[in-house]
Amino acid sequence: MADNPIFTYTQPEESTGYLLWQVTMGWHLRMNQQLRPVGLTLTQFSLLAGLYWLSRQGEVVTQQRLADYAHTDRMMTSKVLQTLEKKGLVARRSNPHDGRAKQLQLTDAGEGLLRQAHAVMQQADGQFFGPLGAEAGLFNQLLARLMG
Amino acid sequence: MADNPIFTYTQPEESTGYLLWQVTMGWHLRMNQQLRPVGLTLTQFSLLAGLYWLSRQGEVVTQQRLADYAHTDRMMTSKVLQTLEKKGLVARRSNPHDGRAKQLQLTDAGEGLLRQAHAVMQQADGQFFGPLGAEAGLFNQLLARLMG
DNA sequence: CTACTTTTGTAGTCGCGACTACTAAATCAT
DNA sequence: ATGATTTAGTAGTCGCGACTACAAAAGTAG
Repeated sequence: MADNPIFTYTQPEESTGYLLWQVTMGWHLRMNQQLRPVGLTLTQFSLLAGLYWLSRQGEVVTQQRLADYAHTDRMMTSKVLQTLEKKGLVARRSNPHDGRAKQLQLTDAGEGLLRQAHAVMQQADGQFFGPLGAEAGLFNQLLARLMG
Repeated sequence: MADNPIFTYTQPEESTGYLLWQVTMGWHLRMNQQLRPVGLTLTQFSLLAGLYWLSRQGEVVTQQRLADYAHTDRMMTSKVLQTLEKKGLVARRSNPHDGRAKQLQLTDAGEGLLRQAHAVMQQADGQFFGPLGAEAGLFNQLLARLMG
């Protein structure tokens, strides 16, 4: 095999995408750990939050609409919403005007848990991105890279 | 349920972490799509690349060492390396000096595929972060947020 | 040397996240 | 109105990514 090096750089952190990935995975892990006591995953939280937002604007929210909004695919969204329904956090009625669509609604329990989760997330997010955040090292590398 | 709003902001994109997540997931998806013809996932690529880097510095690379370097956990790393071994891209000998550890080495096939994958990644990464990147919208939102 | 602790790797589970493939309902074209 | 296409949702698969729990080897303390 040839001896000329494969990479022109010497550290993976020199790739912007890789750095972005490392930082985001760290954030993702932290958020999930903080949410665990509440009994939600980050994905479940973001779908609940998306549903809340869209509902609050008066929309009739279908699974596809929510998936578009949250940038998740409809197959995954379908499964997570089934989980959330089993937990009693959302209701999935069939839409009288469209036999295909499911009409989503936050239950009172769902709204309560979302409120709880949001408080946790606010706190955790601040810690992560704040000046004293444990991930400050990688994140600051990312900042330097994006601005340089 | 109380009518006071849960969120003080009105769009999920106002959360730095969420925006970071969206952008990174977009990048992750793109990289995996580009790598598919090569027959690698992004994670497999990054472990191969990490192994290459460490080996090139003369280290005797164990799974734990590679996991630390790539910021992956050792359980996942173990499984992905078993996959890579089955594909004939890495060798996992047992270390004579440490009965617990596996000594990792890129095979010639592994180095060849890594070289191929790297070319693909360079190209894809440039497209993603370049001025004409399809994800420019979200990414530029992220930039603005991080700098503003 | 023996007992305790730490380290390395593995098996198996859960929940995404991206797929393919499918059903059924709505819409569009003629 | 009927045939073709599009759209909403579901089932099942694969590969992470984080876990728990475990086995075995190495290191450490007495």
